[in-house]
Amino acid sequence: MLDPRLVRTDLDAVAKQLARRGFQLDTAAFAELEARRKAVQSRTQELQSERNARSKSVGQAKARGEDVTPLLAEMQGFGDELKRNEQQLDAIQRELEDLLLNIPNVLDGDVPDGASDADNREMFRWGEPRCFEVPPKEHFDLGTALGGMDFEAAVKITGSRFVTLQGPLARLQRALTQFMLDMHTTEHGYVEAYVPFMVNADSLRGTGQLPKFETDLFKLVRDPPYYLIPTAEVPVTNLVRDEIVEADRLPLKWVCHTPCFRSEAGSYGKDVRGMIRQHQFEKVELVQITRPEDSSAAHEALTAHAEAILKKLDLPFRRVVLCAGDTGFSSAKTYDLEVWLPGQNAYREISSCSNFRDFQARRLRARWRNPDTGKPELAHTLNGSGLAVGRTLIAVMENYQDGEGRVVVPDALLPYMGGLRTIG
RNA sequence: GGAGAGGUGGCUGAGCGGUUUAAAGCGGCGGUCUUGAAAACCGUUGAUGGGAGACCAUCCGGGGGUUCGAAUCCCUCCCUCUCCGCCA
Repeated sequence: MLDPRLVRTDLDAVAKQLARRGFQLDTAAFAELEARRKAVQSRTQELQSERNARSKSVGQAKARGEDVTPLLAEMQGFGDELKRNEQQLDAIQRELEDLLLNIPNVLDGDVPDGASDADNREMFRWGEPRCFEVPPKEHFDLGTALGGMDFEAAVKITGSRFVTLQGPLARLQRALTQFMLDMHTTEHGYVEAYVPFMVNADSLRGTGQLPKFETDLFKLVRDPPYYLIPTAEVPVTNLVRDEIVEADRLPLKWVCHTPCFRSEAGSYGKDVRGMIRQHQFEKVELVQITRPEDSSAAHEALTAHAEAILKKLDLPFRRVVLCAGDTGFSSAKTYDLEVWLPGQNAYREISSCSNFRDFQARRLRARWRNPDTGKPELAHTLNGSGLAVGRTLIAVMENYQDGEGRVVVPDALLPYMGGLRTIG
């Protein structure tokens, strides 16, 4: 959520900022609603003040043993007007809140203009894509031929956009997970977290998935509803919801491995084959909570932590900065890491690292105590995939295929594979 | 699932219809003392919203109600703890 005070006082400038993303802020409607809020709020508070004063004098008169019936008679009908105003104010504030919750974050100044992913700007490439003597296969062809990667079984068990893994490929996915967790905890200073895979609506509102993106989520039939997490970002970032963190504890750095569940509504026909786009996938997530002045540096560091995994696995990748139109709702600036997939002959997203500034923190009421002022102030939140494990599995399979249908285990994963050097 | 006890400021915890505008302690901040620090002592210290400001309003788990007036009474939901039962 944006700072309501900022939106109020600098409406046109905010609208101009948001237009970069293609978001149309109805400034006239907002200004009108805000004017009504102000009028009704002043009137309501006036009435409340009067009620408090009169009630107090009733109490005092009673204490002196005086007859209070004339005082009470004077207040006939007073409560009705107050109640009307309070209800009106409540409705207006709800409307304002609804409006504010649906406004995306303002972008950092260095986010490039652009409308879609076609306008994202490549910053650099790392690693040389291998030359293959025979055309490299896609992971699903490799996996089904090797055995152990079975999409049909998943369709039978559940439906489309799921997969089953068995044997060495299942182990390879676990090895990748362990490797990532070990790197981030021992070399990058993250604390490992285990969290619920179902969350309540408040948590999703806090990180920005609700109210706008409910159709992307799996909702459980229950009252009140729970939702399957679309990313560990939700439960982990919500660790600081309604908290005031002491300054000396910052930055908070968590790494967390969870399954992620996404309905993929609206992605019909996209990446229908293979493991690229599934309803359920494994991800290792990095989350940081920082002081406001530290978040830009933390964003660079966190992205480098995700890149370190790709480098250790010797997987070619590139970093792109998302353009204005492609940056997510809650994010002020996002880097995507795209890994080279020889089978697709393309770079594909494997990590997304975002700085949310105080946008999530305001929704979460996630604060820290600033020692300079002694006051609680909004913290900054960041997160990034470190990495999407399912897609890393794909990348390893495609980049490490030997041309004869086998997959060589990357050196970095050997300690996790129980001596297995080749799959197939 | 059964029985009981509770949810109050950063934390502990008192208050159970009207001098509570939420006591007290801890912690934090400032000061005295000290070469420095600790201890001791003195002072100070909740959050959110509105207002240029003096100030005003709201907040005692969430929502609703009773009342001139609710942290306090009523309804409802959520959560925590203790005992019993069941269970990976």
